[in-house]
Amino acid sequence: MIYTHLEVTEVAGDIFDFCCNMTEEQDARARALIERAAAKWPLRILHALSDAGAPLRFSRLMERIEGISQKVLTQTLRTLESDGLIIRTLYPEIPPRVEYELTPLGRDLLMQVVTLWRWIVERLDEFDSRKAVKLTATDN
Amino acid sequence: MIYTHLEVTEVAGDIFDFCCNMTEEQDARARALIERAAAKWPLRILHALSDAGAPLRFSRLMERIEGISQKVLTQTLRTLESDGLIIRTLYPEIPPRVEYELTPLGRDLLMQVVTLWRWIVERLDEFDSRKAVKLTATDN
DNA sequence: CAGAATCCTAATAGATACTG
DNA sequence: CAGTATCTATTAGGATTCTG
Repeated sequence: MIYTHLEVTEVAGDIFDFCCNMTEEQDARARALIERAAAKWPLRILHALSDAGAPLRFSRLMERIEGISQKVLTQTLRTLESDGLIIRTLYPEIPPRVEYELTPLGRDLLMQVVTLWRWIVERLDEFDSRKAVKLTATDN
Repeated sequence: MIYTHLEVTEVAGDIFDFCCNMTEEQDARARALIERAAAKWPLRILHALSDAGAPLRFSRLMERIEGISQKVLTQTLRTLESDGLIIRTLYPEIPPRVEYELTPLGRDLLMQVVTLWRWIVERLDEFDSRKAVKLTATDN
């Protein structure tokens, strides 16, 4: 739909040649996955799980992820589980214990995202300099 | 805050060694940037601009990005501009003409995201297989 | 043409109370 | 402990109208 040149040539297909090798559906599903995983809370949860280096209980996650509500944490964990990025293990004890951990896929995905993350951090001043220019120009 | 081991060692600092070399603020700003750029509409807009291979007018963007409203397109373009990812050029003609194009930084960032995108597409079946397993297990 | 302004609805987040 | 249920508040988003 947004690809008006399905019979793409070199003219505009520079960094997006890969689009030609995927269906619209694959494209949309991958984008949806990025959208969900690269959002605020999912990113922090995946990060916290990787950071811990071990399975974490629900309450430990709540402590580590400052500002998240119990409801949103639950929701986000369910989504991450459904996307195959984390595993939820229930130990039917009393009181119950639930542990969350990254799946290999989740860990791999996070590594990819971290690469991007690092790339951005290394260029934060470039993003900033533009804002500074904009501000001074606006203030005139 | 979520890094309980600022004096990290090898134990948990595997893929996140880079965290030790950045401040909390850098970390948060980079995450916010990912969050904004990797969302639904920004991703599609950046993609459309790259795909076109040339500056696009407001109305051309509206056409190419199916489903977006004029208000949200305006908003998102403003955010992308403010983040230094696109440039807005107003030609004071009648009727007015406005063109949007990627900045070098925007193009570079998109390339990084596309790398991630492609990585996910190549593994879509892994994400899917987990869902399939989950569904069958739930149906019992 | 490229939006700004307005109004309105729908989706999300937060707070609180309750439960196996 | 790890949620669910419920209600409210905030926000994001869509539709429409208007303008330089």
